[in-house]
Amino acid sequence: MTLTRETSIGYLSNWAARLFTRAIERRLAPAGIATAYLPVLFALADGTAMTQKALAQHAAVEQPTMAATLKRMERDGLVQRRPDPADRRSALVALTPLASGQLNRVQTVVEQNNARAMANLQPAEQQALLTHLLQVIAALEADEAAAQK
Amino acid sequence: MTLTRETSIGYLSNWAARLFTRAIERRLAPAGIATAYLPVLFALADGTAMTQKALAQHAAVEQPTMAATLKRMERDGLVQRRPDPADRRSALVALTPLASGQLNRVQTVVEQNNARAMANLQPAEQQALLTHLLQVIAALEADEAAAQK
DNA sequence: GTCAAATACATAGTGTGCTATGTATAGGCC
DNA sequence: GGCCTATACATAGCACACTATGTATTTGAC
Repeated sequence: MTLTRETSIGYLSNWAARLFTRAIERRLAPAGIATAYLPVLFALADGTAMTQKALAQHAAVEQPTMAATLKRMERDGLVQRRPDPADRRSALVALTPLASGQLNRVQTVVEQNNARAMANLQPAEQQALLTHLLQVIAALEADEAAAQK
Repeated sequence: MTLTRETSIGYLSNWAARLFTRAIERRLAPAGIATAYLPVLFALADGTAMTQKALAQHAAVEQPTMAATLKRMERDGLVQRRPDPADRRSALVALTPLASGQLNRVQTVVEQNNARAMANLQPAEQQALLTHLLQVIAALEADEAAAQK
C-alpha cells in the first residue's frame, strides 16, 4: 500500500486550503480584504473590542502572526488600536467604519464560496465533511498538546 | 444563519492544514525534511528525474514556488539538477543518495501522522472524508478555471 | 533561414504562517 | 517597597505560497 496524494488526508487538507485561499483572494482582494483578515473581521463584527491575544486565540494562530495581520489591517484602515485602560501592556482592537461597511459583502462572498466548494455534495455529506474535519482537528490538537509536554 | 468558524469548510480546511504542517515539521524537521519537500520526495522516489515544471504540476503549486522549494532542497543536499539533454532551457531534478536513504522513514512518519489524524474516525468515515475532500478540491479547481477565462 | 510566439526557468515583492527572543508592564511574595 | 515571575506585545528570521515580470531557448509560420 503505497502513499499517494489522493489518500493522504494531510496533503488533501493542504491542497484544499490553498484553493480556498486563492478563491477568497480572487474575490476580496479588489476590496482590500485578505484571507487572514477574515477571523478578525468576524470576531469584531458585533462592534466589540478585543486584545491581540484574544484575537490570536480566536483565529488559532500564534501571537506574532496575529501581530503582523493586525499591522496590515491597520495599514489598510480596517482596525484601530487604543490603549487598554486596565492594562498598559495591551491594546484593544476594534473595526473602523470602513471595515464595518464591508462586513455584509465579505460575509456573502465567504458563504457563497463555501457553498460553491460543497456544491457537489448532498446536505448530509456536507454535514459529515464538517464533522469529520472537526474530529481531525481535535485529534491533531491533542497530538500537539501531547508533544508539547 | 450566521457564519461561524465551525461551519465554514474554508476555515476548517485552513486550520487542519496548518495543524498538519506543524505536526509534520515537528517530526521531520530534525531530519532536515520540510513539508514542502514531501511531494518532491514522493514524485522522485522511484529514482526517476523530472523537470521543475512537471514537479510543480505534480505538487499543484505554481512554478516559482517549486523553484524556491528545489533551491532549498538543493541547499540541503536532497536533490541535484543536471541539464536536460533534450532542452537546454530546463534541468532534470533527481534525488541524492542522502534523500533516498530517508525515504522509508519519511513515508512512515507521514502515514503514521495521517493515521493519528483520523484515529477518531471509522474506516468508512475515513474513506468518506477523503472522497468528499476530493470533491471539494474538484469544485474549487473548476471554479478557478472558470474565473481564469 | 528568419522572426514571432510559446515555453522553461529565474527573480522580485508580498502575504501568511512558524519559532526564538527581547521589552515593558502586572502581580505576587518577602 | 523591592524583587521575581508571569504576561502582552514587538521584532527578527525563516518557510512556503502567490502574482508579476524578465531571460533564454525552442517551436512554428512564412
